[in-house]
Formats: sequence, C-alpha cells, structure tokens
Amino acid sequence: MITTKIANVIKEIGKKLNMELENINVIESNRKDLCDYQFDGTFQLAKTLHKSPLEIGQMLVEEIKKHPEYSHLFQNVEVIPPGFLNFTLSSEIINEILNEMIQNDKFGITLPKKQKIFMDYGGPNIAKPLHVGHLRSAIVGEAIKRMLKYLGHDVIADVHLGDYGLQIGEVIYGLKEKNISLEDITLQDLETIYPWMNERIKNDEIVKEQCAKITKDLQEGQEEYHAYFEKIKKISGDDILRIYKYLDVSFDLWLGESDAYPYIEPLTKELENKNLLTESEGAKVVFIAKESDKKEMPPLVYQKKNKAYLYGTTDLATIYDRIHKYHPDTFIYLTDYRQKLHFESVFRVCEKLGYTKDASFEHIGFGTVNGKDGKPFKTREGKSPKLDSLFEEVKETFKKANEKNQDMSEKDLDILVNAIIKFADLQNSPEKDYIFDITKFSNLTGKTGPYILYTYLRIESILKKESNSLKELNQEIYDSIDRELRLKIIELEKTLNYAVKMRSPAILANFLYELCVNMNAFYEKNHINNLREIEKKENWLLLFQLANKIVKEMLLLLGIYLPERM
RNA sequence: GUCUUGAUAGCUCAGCUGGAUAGAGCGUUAGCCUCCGGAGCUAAAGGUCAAGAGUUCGAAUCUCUUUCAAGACACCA
Repeated sequence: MITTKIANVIKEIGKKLNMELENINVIESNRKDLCDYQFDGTFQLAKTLHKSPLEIGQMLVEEIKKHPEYSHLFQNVEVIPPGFLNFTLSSEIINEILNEMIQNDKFGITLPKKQKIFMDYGGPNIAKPLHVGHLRSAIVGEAIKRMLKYLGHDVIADVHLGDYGLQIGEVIYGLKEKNISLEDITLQDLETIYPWMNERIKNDEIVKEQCAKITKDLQEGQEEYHAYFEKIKKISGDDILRIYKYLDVSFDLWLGESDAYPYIEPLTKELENKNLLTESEGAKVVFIAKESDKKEMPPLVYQKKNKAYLYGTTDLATIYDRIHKYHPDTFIYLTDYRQKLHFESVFRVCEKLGYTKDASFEHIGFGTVNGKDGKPFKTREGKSPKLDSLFEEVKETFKKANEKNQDMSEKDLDILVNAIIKFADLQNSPEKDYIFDITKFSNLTGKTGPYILYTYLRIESILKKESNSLKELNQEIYDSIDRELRLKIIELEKTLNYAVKMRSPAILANFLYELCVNMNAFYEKNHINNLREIEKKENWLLLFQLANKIVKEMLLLLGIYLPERM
C-alpha cells in the first residue's frame, strides 16, 4: 500500500535523525488541493524534541529529499505551517501501483492470514413471513460474508432459523384452536396467526402457559406437535428460501434452533462438570456477573421451571456443535441490536467454558427499520410491508421512470431492483435505525444503485467500440481529472481492508460511488473513442478496463449484479 | 431506577483509529446536448456538528455534565 511505503520512508528518516517515531500514520490528504497524502506526526514530536513542528517538518523534508527512492515516489514533499508534511505522488509510482493492480488477481491486494469464520445472519423466524425488517440482516450479512471470502477467509454461513421457541408453540396452539388440519396449513395462516396469538398471550396467562407447554412437549418430541412443526417449517422455509433466492443471499448451512437440540445434553454435562449450572427460582441458570461489572448482569436462564429450553440454550448448544465440528477462529453474529445483552450473556458463558481461548465472538447489532413515524413496524399488528410488495413496487417505479425500461428483460429488471434496494440499504450505517420510506427506493438518480450500474454500462460501451492490446500503463498522467481517477483507484486495497475490519459494507459502497463519480467526470470531459493520440487513447482504455473491473468485482461483493442494458 | 445507543445542511444520511477550509444525495437556483448513452456533467445557495465544560498545539471525533430520543434489564426471540 502506498501509505505504508510513505510511512516506511518516514520511519527510515526518523531513525537516521534519532527521532522517536512510533505508529507512523500517513493518511489521505484532506486538502486535495495541496497534496495527496499527509503526515501530522510533527506535532507529537514537537514536545519531546523541543522544536516547533515546522522545524521538525523541515528537517524531515530535507532528509526525505535525499532518500534514494525520493524521485521514484514523489513529485513533491513539503512542510506547510504550522507543520503538516504534505506528499504529492509521482506519476511513476501511481502507475506502478496501477500496473500491479492490472496484472494481478484481485488487484494485487495483500491477503490477510486465513481465518475460519462462522457467520450467523438472516435469522428468520419460521412463525412469520419475512418483512422489511429482515432485509438488513440478509443484505449486510451477505455482503460481509462475500467481502471476507474475497480476502481469502474460509466462511461458513448459517441461516440459524428461529424455529424452536415459544413462537412455534403459539402457532400450533392457534392452528389447533382454529381447527386447521395439518394438510390445510397455508402461508396465509401463519401470517395471521402469529400476530394474533402474540397479542393474546400478553393478556392471557392461561393461553400463554398452554403455548409454553406445547413448546416444551415439542422439544421433548411429542409426535403430533412435531408433525405440525415440520409442516410449518416446510411452508415457511420455502417462502424464506424464495425471498433469499431473489436477493441472492445464500447459506452453507440451513440449520435452526431445533438442530441444536442434540447438543444440549453434552453441553449440559460440560456445564455441570465445570460447576456452572445453578438452580435458581426453580430454573437452571448460569451466573455470569463479574465483580468488575458496573451494571447488573442477570444470569443466563438455561432451562425454564417447566423444563423447556430457551434461545440462550440453543445458541450455546449451537456454539458447542460448531466448536467441535468446525473449530472456527471467529464467530460473527448479525442481529437486531436489541439482542446485545443476550449475546453478551451467551459469550460470557462461552468464556466460562473456555471457548474464548480459541475463538473470538463478535456480535454486530443493526438498527431497526422504522416506519415514517420513526417507530418500529409491529409484526403482531401485521402492518410491516411484505418484501414481495417492496420488490414489486420498486420494479414498477423503475419501469415508469423511463420508457425504454419497459422493454427490459425480467432478469435485468430483477437485477435493477436488487441494485436499488441493496445500494440504498448499504448506504446507512448498519447499527443505526433507519426510516423505511418507499420513496427512498424510488430515487433513481444521484447516489443510487442505478447510477453505479449506468456508469459501468457507459464505460463498457466505450470499451466495446475499441480493441486494446495494451497490457501496461506508461508513466504518464494526462490531466487533473485523469489523476484524480488514478488516485481513487489505488485506494481500493485500503478501503476494502478497512471495510472488512469494520465489518461495514457501507464503506465499500461509498468508495464505489466515489469511484463512479470520478469515472463520470472523466468521460464527460475526455472523449476517448475519437481520440487521435493513440498512446493516450490506449492508456485511457486500459485505465477504464481496470476501473470497470473494480466496479464489477466490488459490486459482486455487495450482492449487486450487472444488467445487459438499462 | 440502572445500563447501552444516538442527536451533523430544509429532508435522508456520510465523516467519529483527533489534524488544515465540515461532506454527499434529494430538494432549491443558474448553466451544459454539431462530439463515446443527459439515469449524466459544471456551479451557487444552504451548518453556533443538541447545549455546556474539560483534555490537547489542534475536537464533529476523546472525557464529564445537561436536554431530548430510541433500546435493553432471568424463565419471549
């Protein structure tokens, strides 16, 4: 990376001048009119060296200019009061980096040490159909998975269906009360029964107890309930699968809470052997409070008074299974942030079990998708928009936006719908709530999916008109827009690494948008196809080939594909 | 009550591992089609970064206090 290269030069100089430079942080300039990269360490050094930052900067610059690599790396290095060190890159080094990106797989990005990562996202509840609230976990999770895989990690994704908790007991109770026989259950029934039952058990303790009993009996293998459970899982699962397929969200494991059941027994033994299970108020719990805690930390309830198990139990049993079967280095969970405390509890039990010695556990909590009033959609009121209608509406909006869109193939339209929804979603920080507004997804201009796709297609159409045999860029940069584009491209590695580190596809999405802005500005000002200067033309074509390849591969990481035409 | 998040342009949001002049999109205003696809491009207007204090050479970013909002707090998930 170029920042590392600059940092290394500074480090060498620092040693030579006996300056104590630790953690040299070279950053992208925030004054692009002055330089490309900057180093602000002179301010920290001022104290220990008893010199002004400006003086220190001058000393550094003087030595940097003597460095054997100087003219190779830089066009200019200067210090500007009160002591900023400003670096302007040479065309030579910029093109050297670009050539490496052109010639190497994955743009020559240095891959990190390979990790085995277990990802748990999606997490749909089989008692109810998917709605807009489920969009984020699927989209963000899928993008994180793809980014991790791109960097060479071994990722195992599990959908982890919510399929064995009280909600199933509720639905079975409701189905039986309404005399809906096993064969006749429809998706429609599930859609209405869950919200209805949920509302009932709030006010009716007796019904709630009966639902809990059904849940417990189901967990213990009662045959009739199990048949219901299988049927519900099939109906709901098919629908979930259909939606995920549309969004191109996929999982290596299609398991759920119920699949963790066989591991509860060995896990219980392990907990008992380590003296971690305690009887409390009739339930079996694991105490997890620490002396250092500032807040109250309730114990994790492992088994209810009525002997039924809870989601903490199944989560732990799932971890037990994964640890023994796959030995992952990292566990990543994506859920609603309201489950933060739950996962903290689960991870604390893991710590007590000694699991955290070999694996790290991360919980990424994302915000709620709210209605226009800023309040979460309530599933039990059945009011949250269904994903199907969202897809349909976005598609209609897009078709209406332009006459030629009506001739687009169904496949391309679906690609567009995906691009619009995903890009709109990925722009927001995952951990914040956001207001769901269909008009947000109707916007097709500006910072949107279609803008990115449009840019790509326009560049493609320029590239298609020419044949280019050039394999390597020369050392020239032809104008300022050209230079900006090249500088943006070389930021890819840093950006992707940062996005993965922060588990934030939004960072990548934003980079992609900025790259497209640069590309747009470029082809608006510089025409390529009718260019007479052959060398310039070939270099620009090669540059655009690289840029478009980046757009294509990075879009893929976000789960966005490219249409034939639009 | 305790704890956790959050508050940035009219709207929706970036920026938060401290740096120079606060960034987009939408909306508003003014330009740009003899030339590779105008879902585009070039500009302008729009900000006491909730308020106050502190740390620092330097704070939207770190710390504390206050206000407002959302959320969690053992047998739901």
